[in-house]
Amino acid sequence: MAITIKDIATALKISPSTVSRALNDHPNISEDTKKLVSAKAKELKYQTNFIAAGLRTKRSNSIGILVPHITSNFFASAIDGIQKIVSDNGYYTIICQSNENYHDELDQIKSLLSCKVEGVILSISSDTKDFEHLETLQAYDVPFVLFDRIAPGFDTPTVEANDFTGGFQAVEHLIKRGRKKIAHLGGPGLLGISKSRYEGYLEALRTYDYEINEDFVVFTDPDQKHDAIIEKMFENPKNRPDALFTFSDELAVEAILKLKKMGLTVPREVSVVGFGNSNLCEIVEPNLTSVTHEPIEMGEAAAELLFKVIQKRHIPPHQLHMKFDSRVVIRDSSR
Amino acid sequence: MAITIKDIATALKISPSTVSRALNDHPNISEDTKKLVSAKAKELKYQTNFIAAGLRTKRSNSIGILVPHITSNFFASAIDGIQKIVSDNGYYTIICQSNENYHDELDQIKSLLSCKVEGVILSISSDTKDFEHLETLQAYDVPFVLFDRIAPGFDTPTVEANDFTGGFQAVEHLIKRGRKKIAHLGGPGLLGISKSRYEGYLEALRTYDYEINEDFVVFTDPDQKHDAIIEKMFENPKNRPDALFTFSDELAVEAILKLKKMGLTVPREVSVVGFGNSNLCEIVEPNLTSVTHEPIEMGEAAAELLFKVIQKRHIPPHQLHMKFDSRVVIRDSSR
DNA sequence: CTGAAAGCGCTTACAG
DNA sequence: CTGAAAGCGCTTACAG
Repeated sequence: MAITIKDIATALKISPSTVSRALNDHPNISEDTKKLVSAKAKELKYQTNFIAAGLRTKRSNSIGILVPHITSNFFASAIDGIQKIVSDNGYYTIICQSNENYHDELDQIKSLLSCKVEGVILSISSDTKDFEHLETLQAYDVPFVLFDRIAPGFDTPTVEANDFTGGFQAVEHLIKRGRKKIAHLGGPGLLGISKSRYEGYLEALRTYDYEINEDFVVFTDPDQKHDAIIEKMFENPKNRPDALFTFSDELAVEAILKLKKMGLTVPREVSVVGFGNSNLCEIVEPNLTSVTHEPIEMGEAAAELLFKVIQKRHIPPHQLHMKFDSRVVIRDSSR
Repeated sequence: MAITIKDIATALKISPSTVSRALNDHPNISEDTKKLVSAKAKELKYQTNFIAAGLRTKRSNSIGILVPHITSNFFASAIDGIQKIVSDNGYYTIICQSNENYHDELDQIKSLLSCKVEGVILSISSDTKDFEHLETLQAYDVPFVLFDRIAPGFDTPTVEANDFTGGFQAVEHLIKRGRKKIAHLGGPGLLGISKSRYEGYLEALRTYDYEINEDFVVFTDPDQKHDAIIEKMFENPKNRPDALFTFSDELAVEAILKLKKMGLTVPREVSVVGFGNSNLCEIVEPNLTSVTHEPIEMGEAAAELLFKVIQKRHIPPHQLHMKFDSRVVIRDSSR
């Protein structure tokens, strides 16, 4: 049987109220009893029962994290950043995955509600078309921060990369290297981040008076085999792109491997720029030029914003919707 | 304010007891009231308060996962496997990281105890020298399963890779390819898995009557820069290894990149074999030969074992300590 | 088949 | 500075 406050109280012949207050460092308790209580607590290896305390105070000390999957460089590092802030605040996290699946996302939100988390940091799945579940969160008064993959139109903090300028910079870089026919391998079509990166691509082409070629743009699904798409994009020597900007580093790596199999040299025949600046960049050959995407900093920012909402602290309007600017890290794949 | 059982009860003019029983599908409750109750629950968007239920039943429906870090292919995938089984059982997980740090590991164990998790799956940090915290878990009657990185001598289930035979097979493969001077870049010295893989290496050398050369073995720390170690190992042309077996794929990739920088060709001058068979293997060039390490299957097995202990089901002795056999996936780095 | 009552382990307003 | 009492939202043995 676990030790409770009552056990300490009877051992010390004082009331449970006093024990509770001493343990919580209440100002009205004398230093002497505080010392006595904490000594006895240590002796008996007492561990606060968060469940009971949470029920009483209606504060669970937990926050939920809901991401598409934790087996991805970006989200794993983001969780790392979030957890740092969360544990600094004396909270713990419940981490859920949607597996890029809308129904799982709904289920996980329900489960987080049942766990009475005090807030949620969430990144929507690539399969999510409607946002009723977010209204549910609002209906239950559970604060949440939208992270990286945003749902539009909610009066809640958001933390995202500046995907538009990221896409713009990537393509501008390729243009400045003299590339003429720049293709884009996009992300899941439903995601706002896919659209923004694509629009950055378009805007760069327009800015530099490049012709826009529909054949040079394909959106992809996460579980799809991309080899065929890449092959199709580059198979025709007469109308072959000489550069490719991809939605992610993972896609860029797939593209590089496939292009090499097709006998095309990177970057001489085709330059490639990814997005994410992940650890893959320095492993693939040639090393991948990529747009930065700062998961740890973004995760920390999201957690800090969430705690501000939980603690009902004022958030200056300019901090409510954070956009992390990116830059292009130039490596061999576009040199 | 969140909806409670009481709200449903008053709305339906029945007692909270009946509502609770109906919601939990108690056999004594008539089908009619069950239907009424669940309809009203849906209407009011009732969500069970797990915290309250847990306090009453002394079952939190949660299990803790404690790993060195989630930003690693292996552990992220392992968590994936664990979570699948956990949610199939109607439980949720609290995931903690020790950051390869003993003190964090202690803190996290305490926090899991306070969260009243019903069980823990844990992989010890490379910094952990004593196992008092595991005795604490036992003292509190919290079942736990040791995962991948085992602490010896506990009467509790373990799930690990067969690191010894994995190391043996890797080196045997190199020997059969005709390699004569096989080096080993080991993992953190305190970890049993480092020792086992190293012992597999030694045993293969012995089996094939190879001379054992102390200069060819170095153990590494996770946060160390390995370039200098690799350089030192391979700088002397007169006594240069012609093959390298590494503790992990990450180390193997670092080695390949460094060897290439040193002007050595892989595999012609130096063959390399990693451990983990991770996604890096098909990205690095040449593609990396590696020993399989099945995180998802191992995670699932660990979770299944844990639930057997929680439910006090009998575990046949041969299932108590699971070792996952591995095989060598041969790729270009050792061809 | 249903209800009243007790209790899980805390915290805290109230009283002294 | 300390204690008795109530209550957070459930579940369940007991009674009918």
